[in-house]
Formats: sequence, structure tokens, C-alpha cells
Amino acid sequence: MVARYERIADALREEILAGAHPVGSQLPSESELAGRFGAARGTVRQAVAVLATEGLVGSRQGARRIVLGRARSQSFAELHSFAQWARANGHRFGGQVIEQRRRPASAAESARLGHGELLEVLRLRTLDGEPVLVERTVYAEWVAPAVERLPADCESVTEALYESIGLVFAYGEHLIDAVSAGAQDGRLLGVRRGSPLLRQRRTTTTYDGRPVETSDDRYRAGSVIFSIRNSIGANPLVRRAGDLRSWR
Amino acid sequence: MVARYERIADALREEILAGAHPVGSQLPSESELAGRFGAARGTVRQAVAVLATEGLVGSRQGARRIVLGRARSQSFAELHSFAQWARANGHRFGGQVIEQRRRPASAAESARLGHGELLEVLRLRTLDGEPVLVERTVYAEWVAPAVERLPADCESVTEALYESIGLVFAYGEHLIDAVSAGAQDGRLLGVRRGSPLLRQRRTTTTYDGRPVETSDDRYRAGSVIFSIRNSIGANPLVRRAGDLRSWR
DNA sequence: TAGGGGAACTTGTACAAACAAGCGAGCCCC
DNA sequence: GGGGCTCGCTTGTTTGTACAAGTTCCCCTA
Repeated sequence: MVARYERIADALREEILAGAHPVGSQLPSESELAGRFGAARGTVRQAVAVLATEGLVGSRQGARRIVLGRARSQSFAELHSFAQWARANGHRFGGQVIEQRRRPASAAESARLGHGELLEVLRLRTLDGEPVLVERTVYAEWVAPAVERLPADCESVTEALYESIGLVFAYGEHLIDAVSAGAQDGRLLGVRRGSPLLRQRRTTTTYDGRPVETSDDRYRAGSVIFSIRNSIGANPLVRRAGDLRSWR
Repeated sequence: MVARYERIADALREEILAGAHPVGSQLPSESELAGRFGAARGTVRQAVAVLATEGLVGSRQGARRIVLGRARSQSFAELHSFAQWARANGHRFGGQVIEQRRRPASAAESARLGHGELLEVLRLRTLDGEPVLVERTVYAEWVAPAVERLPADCESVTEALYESIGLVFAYGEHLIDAVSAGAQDGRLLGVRRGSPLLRQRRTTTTYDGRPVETSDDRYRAGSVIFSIRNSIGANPLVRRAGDLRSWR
């Protein structure tokens, strides 16, 4: 059962994407839409709020809503799962485990992932046949057995873990910056050592806030771009001064 | 006049930051909070929705809300204005125009910024005394005169333009990737040519969707990090994007 | 013609009520 | 002891109403 406001949001999104509401034009008023969809104004408000967080429309009190763009911003699943992102965007993709080993947690890691023997995995992922991403992931002890059971060429770890143990990656924090390719990075990605990589470090937790993994993902320059749309109201992206050596 | 739900959100945020609700603990139920603050349940829902988009709490249907963290991501205009971001985070900062010239718009630029003679500005910005950012900004013709009146060492272009002509940067799209430093980049930032830079390309518009500027900003690696907090609940798109319909 | 004053419209906030959907704990039965 | 089930609690969805606050545009006036 899909909520009514979501169906309304879908309908409006489709209209915008189809060009019925060009970029820069005004959306119909809430009351107008409420009449058209036979819903209460509050329900329509929820629908347009969805479009606003997607960055498609902007609004301010007193004035009609404005269509801001026609491209959806990065969605949650896309940030967490390379496979889901690639599939949603129509790319061929693959993955291969290069290295995998158990090791005790450092002090900093214990604080983030809990105590015990962590599982460290190095994966190389390809997009349209090209190697584009080196993933260094550290899993908490309680998920390690499930990860170790996965095949080395598992396409989507996120989906596989959901299938096998019902694990849901519910929340995440992502830090994005640029780094030089190390020797191993360069060898795996086929670039010279020192060339620029786009790095996304993330930590993921379950619904109840239990940490699942932390990862250091490095994209070959040019292969992937992060896109964020922000309005005055709500945007989840912030800039930070870089001093996070406390990471390892 | 601050909205009621914002005052409630402020109160709850303060409690969380003060440790009254530790990370991982459950927040009181909506009805409980409604009783405590003497507000309707819907108002309390709006308040906790604010905390959810800030990444402080997470929620799922049927279960009590969970406290996820104690670091607030409070960026509204922070992505648009280097000065506002730096000031809000207690950094010393400065800026200097290196080059500035008028030139006709290319075809692609006409589509993005409108026709006419654009204004191209190259700025170098410092953070805590260090050069960290090369900004190459192209302004639409209608803002160019106001920009040309600014002093070369103007600290905050965003604020100055608001003061002088009431211009508000309301919406923006940001593309983030990694690039190699060019010869000019390296000279200005004091790094070797070819070393990694974090690039943020943005286009900004006013409230009514009129484009104001596009910019190519390059940060020295390590100086600035972008941070995103996200949750499944806050992004209804997930359900549509992947194959995991049962998610959520 | 330039500017001020409204009036109509639009979005934002708040309340109340009801039902749906999902979670968790405790209970019962085997 | 383990498994399944029910029931109460909690969050999610929807409708309706009322008022507040901000925008837009027209008209009137100086």
C-alpha cells in the first residue's frame, strides 16, 4: 500500500520530468492541486515536501512554488550501495574481493564499531568494464560471519546481507574529500600513483543505531560525481574543515 | 516570531546535546512530548522531523525514536558562502580577487546564465592564513555591475551582494568530484601541479529560479571535507529506486 | 509617472480527530 | 524451553479547520 501523498508526489514528479512544468515555472497552488487530486491540502503539502527534499521544487511563504530542476538528487540507497546506484543509472557493473582478513579492533575502531575481531575486506569494483572504485570496508564482528559467507564476486553486498540475515542499512554518515592514489590504489585502478581520487568515507548503522561497517571508498577521478541540490530549507550536506586524522 | 515546533525542536536538541537523551536511547513518545509541551501531536511531529533531517534522531513506524548522534549538521547557506561557513565554524578567513574580466557568453553558458556579457572572476581564499580555495566564478550579466563595485579583498561576496542589491542566493546545485591541480591552481594554492584537489562546481539561482552564477571551486586536498548524513526514512525515493521493495 | 495602500492569493503554522501499520513484550500452548 | 499469537503502544497517513505571514498585482493618489 503506497501512501496517497507519495502517489501524488509521483504524479507531480512525472509531470515535471516530462516537461509539463518547465524549469523556472510555477507549480499550481496547493488548493488547486488538492482539488485536482481530490485530497486534503495537508496531503498535497506532504507530496510537494517530498519533491522539495529531492531538490525538484523550491518554495517560500506567500509565493507559488518554483520548479528548480529535472534531475533527482542522489538518493540514500545510491550513496550506500554501489550496485543499486549503478543499476538505477543503467550501468554494467561488477565487484571482486581482493583481500579479506580478520583482525582485532584498534582503540578508535572499538569506539565506532564495537569490540571484538573485525573483518576487513578490500574490494575492486568495475563500472561498464572499467575499474573505478577501491573499497576498503571494515565490518563489525556481529556481521562478519554473514559477510564471509558471500561469494568473492558478490555484486551487491547490501542486498545479499539483506537476503541472508535481514540486515538493513538504515542510517549513514558520509565524508567526501580528495586524496592521492597510493601504490595499491594506482595498481588496482590503473592510474599513476599520486593521481587524484575522490574519497567517500562512510559509517553505516542499523535502525537502532548499532554500527555495521565503516568504509573508505576511492573513486578514480572522473568516474563518479556527487551531486547535491540544496534549497534554503533542508539539505543534509555540510562542509567541514579537514583535520580528521582521528579516523584510523 | 519563532514557530512553536522550532522552539520544541530547540528544546529537544538541547536535551540531546546535553546528554539527557544519550546516543542509542529512546526519545519519549510523541503523545508524551505533546503533553509535556502542551502542543498537538502534529506540532511535535514537525519538531522531531527537524531533528531527523539534522541527523540527530531516527525513526521507524511502530518503534520509539532513537537518538543517533550529537553532532548537528546545521548548514543552510553554508554551501553557498565560504565566508558564512568559515565564520560559523570559528575560522579566520580572507579572500582576494586575482583576475576579473568581462567576456561574451558561450553557447552553453547562455543556456545556463542567460545572454549578454558575463563577468568572470578568479578569487583566492584563505582559511586560517593558508590558501585553500581557488574560485572561478562566472556571474550573469544582470549582477555583474554589482560585483564589479565590490572591493578586491571583499570577504563575503554573498553578504555584500545582499547588502547592495538585496540579492538572495536561494537555491543551488552542487557537483562534487576530484581533479588534478593545473599550473595556475598549483601556483595559487602552493601545491605541485597534478596533485589532487576537491572540486565543487555549483550553479546558484534566486528565489524565482533566475540563475545568478556558476562557479568552479577547487579546494586543496585535506583542507575541506564534505559531510552528508542520511537515513532511509528521510528519503522516500529509496523505495522506488532499488529492487528491494521490502526495504524501509 | 512614481510611489503607497490594499486586496486577493499562497504558503506556513497549529490544532483536533480518526484510522492504518508496524513493533515489542508478555502470554499461552505445545 | 521454544514457538506462535495477541494486545497495547507508537509512529505513519489523512482529513478538516482556522489563522498567521508573506507575495503579487492592481488601483488610487500625489
